[in-house]
Amino acid sequence: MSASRTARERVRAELIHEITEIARRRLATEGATGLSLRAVAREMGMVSSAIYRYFPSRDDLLTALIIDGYDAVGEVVERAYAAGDPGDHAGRWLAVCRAIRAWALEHPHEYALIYGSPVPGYKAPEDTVRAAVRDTLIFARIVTEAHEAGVLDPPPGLPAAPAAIAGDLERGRAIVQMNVPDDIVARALIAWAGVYGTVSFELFGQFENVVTERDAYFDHTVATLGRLVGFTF
Amino acid sequence: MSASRTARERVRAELIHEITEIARRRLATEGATGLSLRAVAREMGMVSSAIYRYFPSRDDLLTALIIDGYDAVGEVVERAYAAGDPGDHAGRWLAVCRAIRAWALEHPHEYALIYGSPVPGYKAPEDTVRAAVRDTLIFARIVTEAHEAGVLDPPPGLPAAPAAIAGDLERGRAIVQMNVPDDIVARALIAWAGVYGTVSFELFGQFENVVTERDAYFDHTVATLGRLVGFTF
DNA sequence: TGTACATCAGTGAACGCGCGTTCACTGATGTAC
DNA sequence: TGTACATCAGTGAACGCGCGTTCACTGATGTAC
Repeated sequence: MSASRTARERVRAELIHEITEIARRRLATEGATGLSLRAVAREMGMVSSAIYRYFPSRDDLLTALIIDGYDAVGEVVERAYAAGDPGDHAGRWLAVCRAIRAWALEHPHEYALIYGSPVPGYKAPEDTVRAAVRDTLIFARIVTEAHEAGVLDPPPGLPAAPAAIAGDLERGRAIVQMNVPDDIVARALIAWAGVYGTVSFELFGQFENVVTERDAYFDHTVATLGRLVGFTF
Repeated sequence: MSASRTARERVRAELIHEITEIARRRLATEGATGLSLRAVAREMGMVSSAIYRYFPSRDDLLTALIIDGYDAVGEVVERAYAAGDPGDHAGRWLAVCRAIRAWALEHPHEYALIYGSPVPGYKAPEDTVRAAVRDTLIFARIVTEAHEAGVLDPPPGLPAAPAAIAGDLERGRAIVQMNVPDDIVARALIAWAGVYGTVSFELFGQFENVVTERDAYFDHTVATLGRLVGFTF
């Protein structure tokens, strides 16, 4: 009977969910390298070998966590986008950046897992790369919409994108459907890396003894980088 | 006799150096979390407990590596600065950024150790913070010299630094002796984080399937961020 | 509806491994008279 | 210069720990006739 089959499958899905949930929580205290199947099993009240019914290896559990992490960022970003005023492109840019930072501050280890140094010995499969694009799509959409509305107005005197990276820009444009000129694609990429770089610096301790007014500083960074792309605040 | 005392001390210093050297090499293959005193001892041809004559614990060895890492970046940056034309401030800015990236690409795990996600369970002592300022000092000097030469010419229409971060900027200015206006201090900070953010993105895999012309892309990023500060290329 | 069989979840023991750290010890090197 | 003592470097065994993964197994749940 298919109803009963889904009954078992439902339990299975729930347990998988519970395992990743516990693993995520342990991540927060132990970090990615300290994540152990045995510890997760213990917390589940299972014997360690039982975990292997759900994840064939530790790396597969890590992969699940990474994909979940990207999805969580993607969701947060999509929500921030959706909550914004469609006409206020700069406002959306700011809101999305703030959303990323807020999520990162709430989930530092998950953030570190996906944007920090790679876990030694772990090789990320292709699935994780695909999941990584969700937030970037929103970034691209905001820029594209602002461009199409004709309100992008970057300051004069910024360097033009060099010919060498034209191919990269073209490919990037295709992946995230960003229908704006080369210079803007390049600067969006620069701003994007700058935003994540700033979040990482804050999270990984580089602002210790340097920046204390973190909210204000972050907003200022986002505004400045946003100007590069052409948003006006 | 003091000569013989220094003889023993010299051997000691050499061994400490050899230990950190081996540890650094193991870092490159195992990552920071995989660094083990026993493995280092094995490679030294020593029994594992002998290491404790030189480093009281694993964390102390890590600390030594972190300080060495910051020093290595500092040295590379100082060299790039010294090699530049004193009148060509933008050129020095570019050279210094390139030097950081080159070092990072050559020593990815050491870079990750100091600029990546924190090592779980390891608490960085104050010494490491002090060592971290060396490269920043050079950044500050380049900006200050350009400002004093009167050649900083940032594009118009960039946001002014908000009042909230004035205190941070003042303190930062004092630490790195950066005698330039608030707006420029703030933008130097933003550019600085952007440069490291870009290097981290490249190293930690975020540019996979996105940016392939990495040299050209990096130069373009550095030029664009440099324009924020007021360098002209 | 009832029975025979197949699938699946979870158990418990085991393999083989590496780790950080402590401790009592042996020799060698350095110091003081 | 020679001897008695103190300091130091390195040894080897041990403690107690946790890890990933495999495997033969017991029951329970689901499927087919």
